[in-house]
Amino acid sequence: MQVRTRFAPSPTGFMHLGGVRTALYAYLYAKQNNGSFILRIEDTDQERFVEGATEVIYDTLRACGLNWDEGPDIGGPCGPYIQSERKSTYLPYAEQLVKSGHAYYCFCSKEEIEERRAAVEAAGGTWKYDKHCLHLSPEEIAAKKAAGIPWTIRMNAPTDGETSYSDVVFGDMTFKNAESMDDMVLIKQDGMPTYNFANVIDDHLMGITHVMRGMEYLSSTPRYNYLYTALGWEIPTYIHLPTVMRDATHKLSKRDGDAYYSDYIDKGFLTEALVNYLALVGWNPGTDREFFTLPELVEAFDIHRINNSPGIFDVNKLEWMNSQYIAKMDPEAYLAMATPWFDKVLAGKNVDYRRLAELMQSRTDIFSRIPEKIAFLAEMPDYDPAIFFNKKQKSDESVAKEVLPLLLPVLEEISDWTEQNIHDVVMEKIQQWERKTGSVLWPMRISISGQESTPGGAFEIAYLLGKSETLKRMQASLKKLA
RNA sequence: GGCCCCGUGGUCAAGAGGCCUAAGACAUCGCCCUUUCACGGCGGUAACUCGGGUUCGAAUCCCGACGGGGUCACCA
Repeated sequence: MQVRTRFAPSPTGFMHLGGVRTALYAYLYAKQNNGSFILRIEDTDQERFVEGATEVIYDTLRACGLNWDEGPDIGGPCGPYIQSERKSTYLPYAEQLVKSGHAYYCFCSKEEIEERRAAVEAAGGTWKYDKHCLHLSPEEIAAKKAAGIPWTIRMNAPTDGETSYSDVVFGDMTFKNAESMDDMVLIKQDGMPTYNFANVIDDHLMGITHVMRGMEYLSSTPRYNYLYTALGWEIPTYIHLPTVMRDATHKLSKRDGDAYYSDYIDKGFLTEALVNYLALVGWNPGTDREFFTLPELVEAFDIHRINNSPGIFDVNKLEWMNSQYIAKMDPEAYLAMATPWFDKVLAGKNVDYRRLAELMQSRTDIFSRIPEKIAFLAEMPDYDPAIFFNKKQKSDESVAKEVLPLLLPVLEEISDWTEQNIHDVVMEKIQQWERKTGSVLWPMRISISGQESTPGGAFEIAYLLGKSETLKRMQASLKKLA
């Protein structure tokens, strides 16, 4: 059997990480079975249309490498792949269900339903559509339609019996029909199908064999099965995925700025790291291996190893993984990606970006943290002289007061301001002075950086700063000590 | 509230009745390397939600409690 999976997002304008993971898994499963991965846009809610939203979906999926074999922009044998463009395909199936008694026309207005619902709830009951229009005669239906009364088509849900199905990750599921099904609307007043209906029709028409979606659909699956069966169609294999959480009690949310793919890319996470990490929330290869490229994931992925308990998206670990990916980047690629971040604080400062990049690559976890780490290169921070003290390096303020005046003329002498020269000259002097390396280098670095930790040692920082700035800062620090 | 799902360290997780004195990774702590930091190396702290069963034996099976999540739309 040819495996066909799909990713069917609704165009809201953003790609939720949970969605990216669902798409990832659907893609991986299709690819490892030489099957097809289909993209379908579910935009049956016309009120929610967002300009440019489908482009966000395309861009995100492509950036992640999740290329689809059939979709709105590239077509395919089952098109169109945008539900609003398929509007006319749904009604005939709904009518077929009406004929077979699995559905019926409903002329109740929203207000009427609301009234009855309120009455039932006031009496302490639980509301469910009361099949008010179920027994309308063909003549009554025709008359109401002719009178222009808006209508919907509702599913005639069974009121007894149970429905069972087997889910790949959650196992055998059984629901009592009376409890889990209701006469949901199939065709809305505006003529559009509801999500539930369109989903079933399209999944069948597009030959989807494996349905991957969030576990929130676990309890509504019986309705889908009822529809499949009523239409005489084969029910697909279900693979419900555990929720991706922010913490134990919250999902990733828009409000906290941690839900969307773009939130992370904007912060300077690498797509490869994000995809790699995301694959591991809810699935693991059964070995200790954690690093995978997309093709490697295709190889290693196994739907039977998908977890059934919700997983917390640990940004901490993502940052670590991101730093690992950054460390392994091609230096040129790193320089290119880091440059805009360097520019944020160093634009026009004439700093050797290439050298800076070498120094920063192993110290970058996410790109957005670069500016704060190199801001001192742009401007000398106002620091507390107490940081001249370092027990292990045998340094303190008085040591600095001795060392800095010694260093100044030595540095002044250096005409060719290269890192190597600065290193050689200073190290030679340290030997002559018979001082401990740290007791000279610690004060030197502090005096020109104003902070205890810097991306690079005294020589690297001095080089990056340039001769005149280095000397200027050192003199200012000396003054500060006096 | 009804129904459904889930429950191994702070987090991701291995684990499918004896191999568990419970892996590994992130985080955290300490040590080493080192002109700081980072990288890297080594080591430490830290978990089977609780209560009943079943069994010679349970993290693994059953029941219950508790906790968390989901779902009950002409939204998807």
